[in-house]
Amino acid sequence: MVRTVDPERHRARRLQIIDAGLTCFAVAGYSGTTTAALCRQAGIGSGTFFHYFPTKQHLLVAILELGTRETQDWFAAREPTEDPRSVLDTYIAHALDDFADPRIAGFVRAVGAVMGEPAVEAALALDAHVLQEGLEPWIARAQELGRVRDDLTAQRLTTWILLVLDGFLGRLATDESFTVAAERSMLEDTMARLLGGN
Amino acid sequence: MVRTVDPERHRARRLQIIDAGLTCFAVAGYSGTTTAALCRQAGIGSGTFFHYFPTKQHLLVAILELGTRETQDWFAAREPTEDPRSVLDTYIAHALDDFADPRIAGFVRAVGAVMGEPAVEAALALDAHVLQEGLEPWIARAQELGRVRDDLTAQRLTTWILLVLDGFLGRLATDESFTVAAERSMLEDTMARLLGGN
Amino acid sequence: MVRTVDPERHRARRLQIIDAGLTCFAVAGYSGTTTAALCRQAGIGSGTFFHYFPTKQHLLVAILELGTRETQDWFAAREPTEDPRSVLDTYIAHALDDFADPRIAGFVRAVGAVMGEPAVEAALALDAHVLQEGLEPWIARAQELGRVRDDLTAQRLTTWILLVLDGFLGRLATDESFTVAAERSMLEDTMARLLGGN
Amino acid sequence: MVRTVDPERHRARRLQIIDAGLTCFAVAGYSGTTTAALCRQAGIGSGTFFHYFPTKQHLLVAILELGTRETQDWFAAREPTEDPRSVLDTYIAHALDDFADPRIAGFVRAVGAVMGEPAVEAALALDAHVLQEGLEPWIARAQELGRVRDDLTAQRLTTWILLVLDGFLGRLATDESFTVAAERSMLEDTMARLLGGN
DNA sequence: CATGAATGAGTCTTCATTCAT
DNA sequence: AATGAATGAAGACTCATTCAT
Repeated sequence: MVRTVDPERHRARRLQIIDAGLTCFAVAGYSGTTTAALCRQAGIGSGTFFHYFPTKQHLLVAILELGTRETQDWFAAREPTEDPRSVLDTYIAHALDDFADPRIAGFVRAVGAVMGEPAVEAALALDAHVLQEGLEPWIARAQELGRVRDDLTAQRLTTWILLVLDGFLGRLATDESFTVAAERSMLEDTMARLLGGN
Repeated sequence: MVRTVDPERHRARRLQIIDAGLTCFAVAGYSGTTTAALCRQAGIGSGTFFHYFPTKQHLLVAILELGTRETQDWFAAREPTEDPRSVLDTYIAHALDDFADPRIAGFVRAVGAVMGEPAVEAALALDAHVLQEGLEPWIARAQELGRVRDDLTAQRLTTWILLVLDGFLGRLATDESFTVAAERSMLEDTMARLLGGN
Repeated sequence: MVRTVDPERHRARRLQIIDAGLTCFAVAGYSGTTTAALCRQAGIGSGTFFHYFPTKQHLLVAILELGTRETQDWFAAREPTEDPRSVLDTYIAHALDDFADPRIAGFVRAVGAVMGEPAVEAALALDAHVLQEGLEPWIARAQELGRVRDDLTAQRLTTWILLVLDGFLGRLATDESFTVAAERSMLEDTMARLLGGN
Repeated sequence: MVRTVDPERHRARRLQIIDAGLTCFAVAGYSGTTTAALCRQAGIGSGTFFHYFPTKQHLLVAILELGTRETQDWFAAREPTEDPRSVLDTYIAHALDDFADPRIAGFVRAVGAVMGEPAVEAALALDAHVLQEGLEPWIARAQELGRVRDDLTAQRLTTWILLVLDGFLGRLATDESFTVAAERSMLEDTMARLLGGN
């Protein structure tokens, strides 16, 4: 007569822990985040945590996977008819919106510290893959339409777009005086230069 | 009046530990590096370590400071008569040489995990400052000579150069298939686009 | 809504550790007592200790506080109608009973070694205060009744009573051949002389 | 052609270290005193220390032995013709003078922490013995002359004199408001009461 | 399902002592 | 004799994880 799970409740609890994890990892780094702090932030007992995630590392991976799924969903929602250049612009705007969450930068740094772990590495590789796979076709389309330079493969150009975006995120994380609002147009200009004629 | 301290020996030992630190931090991250591992790598006893660095964190900071000094020395060695654009190119080549040390990427990630610590933060801020201050005057000179676009302040343009360089380093750290050799020319091209006419 | 904390169990465990602390500190002194030895004596794991006391020093302080509370309770239990001289005698008998615990002497020595620490100093100061405040009113009453000399203030006389008591305890701690049984009557006589007519 | 020792210089150096030891032990306790601190205080190198004392503990013992010798010398200097009661008074005055050295109290506490060590225990036993043996004959003389009560053996009475003196010292060490100047006469009075007629 | 007390392996760091110079 | 760099054993404390309730 044991009521095993109310799946709704379970998912909510899980998201609540994931959110606490994002906050804690961002603030204190991976190993700086104790499971105790995690539970305090999530408002649960220490035992409950391990009902949901067998390991602290599993929580980190779950956070990454959530992000990956969101990226996946975002690209899945694109219509084939959309203008490729505008998809790129929209994606950048979307990414900048994410960057606005003050926890993102800290979380990215936190992940860096555990990048060596196979499970984390795999999750990151998948995330990078999804991103690359999501963006690349649109770049290729744009090249076909002559809207973007074609002296590089679409793959390599995508890599460089993401490279600049990552540099932007890194700067954001490091430099207080560097803000999304102030630098958004410079990012757009730099992207244009990067994509511009060969 | 026995002179027991051999400053030469002391400095050598110190560098030996710093080198071990760079290796260990790069491979295992900051908190993944135990002082025991550090001592093993440096070939010293566990107590000796603390003769040279009062804390594991102090070692990390010392490594950063060494890098900062090298940057400082590099810019101090520039002649006022040098061509500003060529100084920039040379600096990028110099930075790429540093990036070629396979430990750099891992070390950068390791630092990320401890960025919150005041001492580390200060060392990083100083390093960023030295770099910015070293590069900016040459960018300004280049602007005066009309060799570089002048729709941005020299400071902001320098920031963006470093942003791209950091993105490059980050990619290097993350993506196995992304190599200095293969991407050097693309970096030069991107820099040229970034600096190019307004 | 499972009630997992059993406060009774918690208190018992705590007392069990306090008792182990008294034993270990008495035998081996403060710094001679390792937390490992403490846990062994208390029959708990090394981590459990730190569930109850954040620091070895906190355990020491807790022991002192327990003693202070006992003193407090003892004086709180006196009836206002009691004969002041007999209260004094009873207190001395009570103190001698405590001194009979063979661990007390060793513990007192152990405390001496850490007296410099602020937290310990504070606990000792409080203990001394409670003792002085507990005893002094009875001395004052006795003076009023002419049962005790009144050429000193009650406070100063109380101090000297405690001084002799401390000397007695110290001797007990130092001199094997000095026993409570053999010297009890001499203590009573000395106290009588100290309190006797001006 | 090696000049092995200038005995004078050696003794001076030794005393210099002993004095540093007294200071350090008093301030920081035994285990709180590092050999490094000892050497700093004495103004010598860390190696030099171990030229003079094979062990930190040996230094402590040496300090105790120095005190014992002084006591010995003091009693050896008494003339057989002196008035026994006055010898006692003079000794108390002498002891109070020693107590005036602010380091004494701290040092006494420091010794308490290592009392368990055989070598220390032996030195303390010897010190107590010398004191007892020095004082007891004079008490016995005074008893013979009817100047002091004789319902106790001279030995036991001596013990109690020292007990009160130790209590006095302990109070001095603990209670800021308790000073030699203010309490000297009360000590004399208490001693008189202790020694007074049976 | 939820809890938090219990665990113990593992960490950084201290410090008395040795020894080459 | 004097020095101080080097040593490594030992200690206090942390924290992810388990499990009885």
